[in-house]
Amino acid sequence: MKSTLIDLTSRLQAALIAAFGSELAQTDPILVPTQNPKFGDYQANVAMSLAKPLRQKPREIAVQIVEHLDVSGLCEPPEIAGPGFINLKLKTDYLTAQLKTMQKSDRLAVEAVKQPQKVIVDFSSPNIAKEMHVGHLRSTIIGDSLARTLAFLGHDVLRLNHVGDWGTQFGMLITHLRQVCPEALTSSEAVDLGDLVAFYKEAKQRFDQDEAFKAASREAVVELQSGGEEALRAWQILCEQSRREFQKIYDRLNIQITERGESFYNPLLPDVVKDLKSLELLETDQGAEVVFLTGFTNKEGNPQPLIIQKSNGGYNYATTDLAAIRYRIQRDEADRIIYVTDAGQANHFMQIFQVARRAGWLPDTVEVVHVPFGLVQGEDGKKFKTRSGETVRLRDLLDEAVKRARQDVEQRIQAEGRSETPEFIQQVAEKVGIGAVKYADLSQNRTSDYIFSFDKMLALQGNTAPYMLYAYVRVQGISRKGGIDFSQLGTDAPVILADEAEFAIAKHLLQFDETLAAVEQELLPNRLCQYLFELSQKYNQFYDRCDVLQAAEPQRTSRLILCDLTARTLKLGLSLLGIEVLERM
RNA sequence: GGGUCCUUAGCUCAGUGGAUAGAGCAACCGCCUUCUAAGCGGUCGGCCACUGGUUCGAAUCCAGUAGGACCCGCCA
Repeated sequence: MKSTLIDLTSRLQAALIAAFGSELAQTDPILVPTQNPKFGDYQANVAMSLAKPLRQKPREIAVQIVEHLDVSGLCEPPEIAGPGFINLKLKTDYLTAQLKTMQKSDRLAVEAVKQPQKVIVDFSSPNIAKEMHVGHLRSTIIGDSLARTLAFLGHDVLRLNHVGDWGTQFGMLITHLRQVCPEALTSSEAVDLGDLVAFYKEAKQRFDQDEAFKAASREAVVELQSGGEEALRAWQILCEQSRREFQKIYDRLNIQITERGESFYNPLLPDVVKDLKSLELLETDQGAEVVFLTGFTNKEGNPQPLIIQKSNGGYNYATTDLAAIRYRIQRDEADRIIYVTDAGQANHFMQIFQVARRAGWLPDTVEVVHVPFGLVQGEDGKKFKTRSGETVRLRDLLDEAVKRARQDVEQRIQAEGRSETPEFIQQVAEKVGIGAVKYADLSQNRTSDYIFSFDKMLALQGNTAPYMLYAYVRVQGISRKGGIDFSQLGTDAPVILADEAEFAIAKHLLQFDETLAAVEQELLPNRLCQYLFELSQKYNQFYDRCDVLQAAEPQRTSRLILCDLTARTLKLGLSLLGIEVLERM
């Protein structure tokens, strides 16, 4: 099915050429949905912008465009309003035909992209030997949602977990464990991740205070990097253990991701240094090998260096990230690489991208993009922490959300005098709780800091997961009550639009593909959230105003089709956010 | 010193160079004999931080100012 926006845009472009010649072939007709229904459904704003170059009055330009415009299959006759707006109102026949096409399609007639790309989404990326915390939440669910959306649109998506599985912290940890808990280094059963986190904190403290310990730790890093068997074995055990814990979280969040940690790039690091050197980008500064950056200056006003190799010969994350870019472009053949990390790393990525570009590793045909997100804050506006000031563990946060969701469901069931099995209650609580956490995060523009509030995300009204899940449940309620199998609704049965609420839903349903295209471009999942919220609102209005099961045929079947399309759009849209629907709640 | 981002209703936030800037929450007023009221309708609420500029048109683009968050050589 052709997207309405794309179809109308190309028709407007044709009209521009027909009216004013081929020099306007590249002119954007500036077609946007109207904000006020009295102006129709779409408006083209191009006439005003052409007034100066064409030296004509905008309204006259609009008249000429409309004279050459063929939209008779889609729209009522175009109207020119105000200074030169071209207002387009979709024909009812067009709306119903499009809806029928959606109904027959197993993907709601959303076309796959014409030029699929190899896209890498780098997200989540927790650190080994540390617990996943609220800071990993945003990267994980935003990255997952983007990956799902791009894959649905037909791209070849590789989801990579760039876990922090290498570096000085392991020297520290191994040294400490050798002294206080050697069994942790020989068996992954000996301690759990919680213990490891405690050991890590102790090790860090010693590292900062104890010179001898610091030296021993550095020794251990060297041991590890040179492939010392015992150190390597210890490292593997630590990784395995962390991995098991991470997997529990990923299972619970329903996240699929391929682990390819920093250590993966270790063998490639010497070549990064070597090649930068032969390109004469590398310079020695205060004992370290650095690339001086353009556009970044230090406090003295001199060009700022990016450290590629430390004075002790070790590498740091810039080196790893450069190696990763090369690998992803050369070996993975990525066309687009998306990094979902916090906004604080914006500088870092600009620097990495600059060096990769200057080294010729990053051609213009490849798009690298940092997708930043803001901090998670508590309701006091400060960094999100527990009452005792600790970082909030992700598993505790998810437990809490589910617990609150369960209390809510139980209360409601009691109030309504229903009787439900414990399994049902548990399932609803889990899906509502996890869905609420995800939706609350995704529904905000990711670039701003995000105030975390259980009360708001689990609220039963407003732009929340429960609201949308409820709209979906309402549709399923109709199907149960009427014994309707939506998949068996006649494909020949007509869609009839009469009530204002029916028109509103119909038009909104047809904008699903435009919304997904916007997410693909802007990488902002909150656009999809906004769309789904509006769809839910429109459905609830429809539900309020229009009887479905009691309606007379053929209106009854027509309305059932609208219900079905709404439910399928909600289900698909929510799935692209990583949120599962419920049949009852 | 340099850089990035932010500032929109009491609160939390949307907002694509276009017509009268929108939601949700909170507050207040209504609507359940009828598909789950976790819903719907209504009222109230605005110097889009400020000052300029670009433009036929600016919350949106540019510059400056103020306030805030974050990053900037051997952590990631």
